[in-house]
Amino acid sequence: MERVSAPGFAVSEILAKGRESAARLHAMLDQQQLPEISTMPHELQDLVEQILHCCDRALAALSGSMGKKRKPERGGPADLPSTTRSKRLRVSGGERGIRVEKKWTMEDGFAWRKYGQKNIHGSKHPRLYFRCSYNDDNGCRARRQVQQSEADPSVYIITYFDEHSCCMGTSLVGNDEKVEKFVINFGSAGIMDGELNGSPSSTCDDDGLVVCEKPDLCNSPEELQGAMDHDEKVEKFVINFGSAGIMDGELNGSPSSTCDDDGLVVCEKPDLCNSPEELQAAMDHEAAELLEQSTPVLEELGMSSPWWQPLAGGCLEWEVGHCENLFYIGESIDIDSLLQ
DNA sequence: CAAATTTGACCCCG
DNA sequence: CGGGGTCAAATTTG
Repeated sequence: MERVSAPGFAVSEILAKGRESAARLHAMLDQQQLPEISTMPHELQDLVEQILHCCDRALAALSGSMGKKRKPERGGPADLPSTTRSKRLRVSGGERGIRVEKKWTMEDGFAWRKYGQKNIHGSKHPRLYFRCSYNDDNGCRARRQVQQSEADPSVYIITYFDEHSCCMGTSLVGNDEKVEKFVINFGSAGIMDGELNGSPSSTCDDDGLVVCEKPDLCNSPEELQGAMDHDEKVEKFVINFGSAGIMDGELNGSPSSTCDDDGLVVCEKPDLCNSPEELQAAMDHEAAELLEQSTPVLEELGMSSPWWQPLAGGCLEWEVGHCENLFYIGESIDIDSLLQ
């Protein structure tokens, strides 16, 4: 990883703040928390989407220009002439992706490059094909397909294939739709390099999750508050419920929430794998529980976040802010340390 | 002018 | 053979 220049850092901070505010507004609109403007929620939603999109793009562009540069040409020496296209790679029919439904937006914080569009038999809306923008640089094989829902055109059905190897975000995809592990972490948004908010480190853990740790904020609410007050670098936290992809056989035991060596709160959910409905119900319950437990402490700290609620939807969607597995919240906290 | 998107063609697979 | 995924030239965008 390359270091970020000070001006770049400052700009990214400002952008991240703007984005964060937009995400909050977005969430409030989603939950109709602003009744006085509910007469034109769609226009407002669109505006917020645009703001978020602009921030995403700016951040992606910034992080790209600071650490990476796109290659203009694809393929290189290995690029095949058109006569040898028969050797082109093709997705095997059995490949499975993770399906996520998002309302109003197909944005997920990652930088995607569209490479195709296809009208699908029996579907009103075309299917859009995207690959990671860093495919060229890092050989990142992450892809996604986006299609508007037939039933509700405001819903985008996004199917993810392959994991990001570019470390530009958290792992959302795996080879199985089951989700057995959630990680709550402190760190920068997945769309940014770890260094962008002064995070001491940015690493990929065993599950391929990008972990931007803030272990020094896990010790106590006072310490956390102090850091928030005095460390201007800490302007954004993310609670990340990224799917870790199915791992080998550790699907027993009860749900637990622990702080690991890195100060991450790891909540394992081995018993939520039976069905999307079951998962959703359990996630809702978990969210409500966490919210209930943390609200008094949050209020005490002046950090209450009333928009922090789970949404109904697909098995992976538990949205607060913008991305389906990235929860953009102004002031996230370590639940365990607060409850101590 | 470089990067991103569009879109028709190509190719694989069921 | 047709549907769907990908390629890559052409076009658009910034």
